[in-house]
Amino acid sequence: MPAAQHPDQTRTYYVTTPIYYVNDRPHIGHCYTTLLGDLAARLARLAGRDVFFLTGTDEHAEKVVSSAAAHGVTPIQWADRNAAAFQEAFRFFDFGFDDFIRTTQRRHIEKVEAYIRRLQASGAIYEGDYEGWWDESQEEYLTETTAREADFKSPVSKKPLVRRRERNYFFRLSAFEDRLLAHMEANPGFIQPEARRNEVIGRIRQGLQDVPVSRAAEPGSTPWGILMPDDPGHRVYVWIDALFNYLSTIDTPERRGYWPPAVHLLGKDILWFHAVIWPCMLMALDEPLPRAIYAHSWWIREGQKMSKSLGNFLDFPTLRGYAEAYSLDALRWFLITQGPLGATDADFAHARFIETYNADLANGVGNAASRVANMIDKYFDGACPDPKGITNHAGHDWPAIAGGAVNASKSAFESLELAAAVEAGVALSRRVDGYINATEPFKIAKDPARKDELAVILYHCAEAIRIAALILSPAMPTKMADLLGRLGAPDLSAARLDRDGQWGGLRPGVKVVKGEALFPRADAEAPPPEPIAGED
RNA sequence: GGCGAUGUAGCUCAGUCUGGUUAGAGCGAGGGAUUCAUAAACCCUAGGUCGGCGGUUCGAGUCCGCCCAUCGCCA
Repeated sequence: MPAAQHPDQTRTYYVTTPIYYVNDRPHIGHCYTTLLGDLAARLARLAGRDVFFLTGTDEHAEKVVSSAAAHGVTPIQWADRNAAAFQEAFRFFDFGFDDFIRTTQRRHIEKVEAYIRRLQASGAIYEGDYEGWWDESQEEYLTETTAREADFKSPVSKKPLVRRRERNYFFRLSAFEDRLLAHMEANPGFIQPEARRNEVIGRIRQGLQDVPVSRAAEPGSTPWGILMPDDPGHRVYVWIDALFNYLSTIDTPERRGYWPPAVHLLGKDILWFHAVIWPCMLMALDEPLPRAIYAHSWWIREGQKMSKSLGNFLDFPTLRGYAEAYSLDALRWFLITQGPLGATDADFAHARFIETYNADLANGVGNAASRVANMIDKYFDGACPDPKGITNHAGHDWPAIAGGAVNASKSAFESLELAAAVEAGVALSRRVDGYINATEPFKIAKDPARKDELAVILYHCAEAIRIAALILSPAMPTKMADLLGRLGAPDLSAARLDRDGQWGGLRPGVKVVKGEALFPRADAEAPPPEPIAGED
């Protein structure tokens, strides 16, 4: 394999979200996964990596055709409209993705056809017969489990399912079982979190069967989807089509170096496709495997599952309401730090939002920044004091403390603990609070003879806040840019943690601005914010 | 039905693999002291049968068995 396809994996960082089903409207599920992608991308950039962050939409589902017809538009018009809604929501969240792939784009379709041909040529895709439970009313096959749970009747029409057989193309998944298991054994971080890994391994051990990768195209039906090469009677299954997006988007001369992905982020519902079928297809294509596949769990709302029947989905207008009321970065912070990164679901409860906001942001970072800036304003006329080279005071070795926070953030990021990577910043700001309480600069200020000591203390405080802001910036880019600006630090766009996170970056003499409260304290008694609908 | 997990302070969880002083953290709550700060930070307090029952052991949240509850996956 050419050297170009073995990039220095400590240099590049390719992160993906799933591509979202274009019939959906953006809700917390899509926004959360994409926020994690944005966070990982920003953390990677801060670590100095060359980052590529991909999201997009999955558009070739049969139901797109019927939904479009119901709305009196063509499928592509319908897809255009809904894809735009995702892009609008993602722009609102300030997600810095580098590309937005749509599976109806020619660049994707052509690549998928080529991948299928490669798989056919190698024998990994072959023709066979598929037999399964067919729901005539819905014109779809049901899985064995779904069919059994529905008592072998259509869940919709209640008419009995029929056993049906059709010619199909299959992917030889069974042939990769041993290799995949070996890979998972050798790479414990391949599937995360661990509970999900165990789940997948347990299921693989029950044996892998070949999977159909195509469906017969009904003659005369609307052309929608990717046709099997040299066989216009079959279309590539949408989920196979969709999985290829991760490769097709990057499969150009300029972007090839980003492969393989550092991490595929996804929800636990689509773990099997990503953890088993996708890696096996990549093995069949002789492509390097992604370094990690991370499946998060679900948000629930006020203790209840979100469902259509309850009508309690946390949709984009609701999220926008929170962003308007408490700031976008506060919403990002809540979702990142309280979200279902692990194997258990997380609760989006209003009271919990307020608690987190006040504890971490208003009473935490915001208040610490405020008290420091206020004292510098009051005792040094707003000019950053000069510690005159002193870094260790009253038992506080600040370069070590700040360096510890930076390292904690780095290692959390490397092990994909995305929330912990930014929470290290809050921990550092708490050290500043403790230091102020221990040294009581506001008392020292009353004694003019102790001005030098006061300067040392307040410099340490300001410098630690600056580094905390840097660590926090991937989660809260806007607010932390504001905070860093108040400390006379340059903008974040080119910031590097290992360089700018060094102790001593803050220049004595720069103007320190007190400003308005970064995160005004939230009233726990106030009702939840009203949803804000978009312009469309 | 099959496979797997979880159940520890009001909430979210760590600790269980390698059994051993008064079972921990953060948040919330109550009290105190203080004032540089966003009635914030700080200090003290919470007396939780470590889901239940039984077993092994000098000794179990930590090992074994059974039971109860909740949850995940089953292409």
